[in-house]
Amino acid sequence: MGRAPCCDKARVKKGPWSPEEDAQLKDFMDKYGTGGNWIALPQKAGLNRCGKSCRLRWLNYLRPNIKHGEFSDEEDRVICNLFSSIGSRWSIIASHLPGRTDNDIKNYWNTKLKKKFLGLVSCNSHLIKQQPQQHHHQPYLSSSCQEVVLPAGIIPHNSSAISALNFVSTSATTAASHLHVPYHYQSHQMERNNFMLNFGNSERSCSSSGGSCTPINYGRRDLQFGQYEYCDGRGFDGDNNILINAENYNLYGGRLEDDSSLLPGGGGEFDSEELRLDSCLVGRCLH
DNA sequence: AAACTGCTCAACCGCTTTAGC
DNA sequence: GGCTAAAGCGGTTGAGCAGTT
Repeated sequence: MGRAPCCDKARVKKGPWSPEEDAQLKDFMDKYGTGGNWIALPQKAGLNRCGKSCRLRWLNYLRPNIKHGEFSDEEDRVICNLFSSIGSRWSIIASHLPGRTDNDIKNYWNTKLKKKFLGLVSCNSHLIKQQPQQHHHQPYLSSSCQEVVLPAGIIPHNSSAISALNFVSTSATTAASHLHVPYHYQSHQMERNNFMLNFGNSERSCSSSGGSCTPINYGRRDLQFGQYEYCDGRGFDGDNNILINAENYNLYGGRLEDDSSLLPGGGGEFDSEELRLDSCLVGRCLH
């Protein structure tokens, strides 16, 4: 037995909304709101439409403060940041962009933004293969690498994000002052997706509530974490790895599971502490 | 001018989640 | 805890438009 339809589809109007229908719905919503029931709304409002259709029309087009038109660079950056960290959770992404709807963002990503950033990756791909051998205690910075930066310096953590982005590049290295990336989640995802990570010159910075800034140096532990554990000893030499350099972003909370030795001071939880990474490398083995 | 192609985006479909009982 | 209906959500579709041949 199939699912009961939400309305009598044969009797309700489908397709584009007319200005009269828009006015009718808007007028009703202004006066009464949804009344907690979208299914019953069309009848009350005198609309020959499915309740779901009314809801969609209201949310995506008629409700107040909807922003239409071009997306700004800042909005682009936010979308890429979030997509690379949470994937196609459009409603969540939309919640970070006031006035934008999930539908808008989804369409924008699928038609424009994805191509834009994938194009950048392909343009910069030659840079990726030119990373010189470097001493592993140092951050892997180079002038050429400056152009190959994951949006906001965060790590794709699901397959859809990775396949779609495949390391999108942007010149925005200073963005992402407040990323919320659970530490333990990163490490697990990297293992699953064969990512590498190296933190260099990390330090703990002021928490959002204020307080002193205590530097932390991860030293060799970074190497275990990034290179040897997850990349089979290949190193960041450009042979098989994409290197991505991100600067000045913050991680909040989380903890490293299963290997507390990686933590400065022997382990434990970061909880609400804010970690500031002065430089960070993220890469992916291509084999 | 007509046919074709590619792009955009509003709207739909159907699955999942949530809320109420 | 189980059931049901509604709401939420993300993938997909297709009409309309612009640009190209």
